[in-house]
Amino acid sequence: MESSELRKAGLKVTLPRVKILDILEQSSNRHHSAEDVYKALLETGEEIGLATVYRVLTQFEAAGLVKRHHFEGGHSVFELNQGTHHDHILCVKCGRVDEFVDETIEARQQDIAAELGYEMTDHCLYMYGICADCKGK
Amino acid sequence: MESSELRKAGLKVTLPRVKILDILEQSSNRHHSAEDVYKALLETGEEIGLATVYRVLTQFEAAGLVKRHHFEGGHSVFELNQGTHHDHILCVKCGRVDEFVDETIEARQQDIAAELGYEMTDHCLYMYGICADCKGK
DNA sequence: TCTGCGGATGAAAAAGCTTCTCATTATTAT
DNA sequence: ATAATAATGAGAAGCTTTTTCATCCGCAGA
Ligand SMILES: [Mn+2]
Ligand SMILES: [Mn+2]
Ligand SMILES: [Zn+2]
Ligand SMILES: [Zn+2]
Repeated sequence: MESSELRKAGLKVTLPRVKILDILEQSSNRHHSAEDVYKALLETGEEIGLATVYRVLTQFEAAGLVKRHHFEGGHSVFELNQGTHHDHILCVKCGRVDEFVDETIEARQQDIAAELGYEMTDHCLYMYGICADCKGK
Repeated sequence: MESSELRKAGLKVTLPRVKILDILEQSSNRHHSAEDVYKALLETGEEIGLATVYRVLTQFEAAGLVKRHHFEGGHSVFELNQGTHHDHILCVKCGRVDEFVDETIEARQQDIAAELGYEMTDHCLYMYGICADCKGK
């Protein structure tokens, strides 16, 4: 139930927040731009402004409910935060996104940061390529 | 000499192109936003429009003279392409940027892409943290 | 050195994404 | 139910980047 998640995050239970969380949880795609969410709301008949979508997604990010990514192309994409870190590989032809975690890479990153004198707070690895489906054509 | 590099890249030798390449080669910073380059041009007394800066940097990228990166914060940064791939670690406090290459990570990336059925075309790893200097305060 | 063509430039407008403003409305604690 | 407070919608504005278009320049050929 979305309302308890919102309350737990210290957010008032409002219609826009419930509907947006609903879309993030129900949609078959895990990665959404603000525009994607806005259009999905329109399709369900909700008249929620784009500014509100941006505000709510930013609040969800601050509350730890979603993660924001900067895929190439300028705009942000959001996905439900399910607690575990992962990285992304994107098809440059069709836009498909796959997720992965690799402990070898994660460990090396920690070492490199330490070697360079950094205390690492975050990291993201984006790989771009042509997916199996798109290779055939 | 900049003009021969431009000719080699198939670009006409124009004042904006020479000056911009000059800034990229002479500056102590390796990573520049378009705005950075524009301001540096103004400081040397050159009246070159921002649109031209964007155009030239995009052409340099297409010609393989520079690499474009998308650090967090929305805008692109450019650096001279010295042929060898490297990744980046950025200080979230002071903006410092360090570069590194790690063969273990590079190799794992190839494996992961292959496992997921992708033919990898590009990749970028951004690490964020607090640098040695900024940790002290 | 002169000429002419195609490409390059500058200035301003426009585009695309995101944030802000402010009047109105909804939520929550009492 | 009421009051205090926060959230919303619509539109304006902000920022980075691209496009438009009239003018200008580099450069190959004469
Ligand atoms: Mn993901
Ligand atoms: Mn670099
Ligand atoms: Zn594909
Ligand atoms: Zn620092």
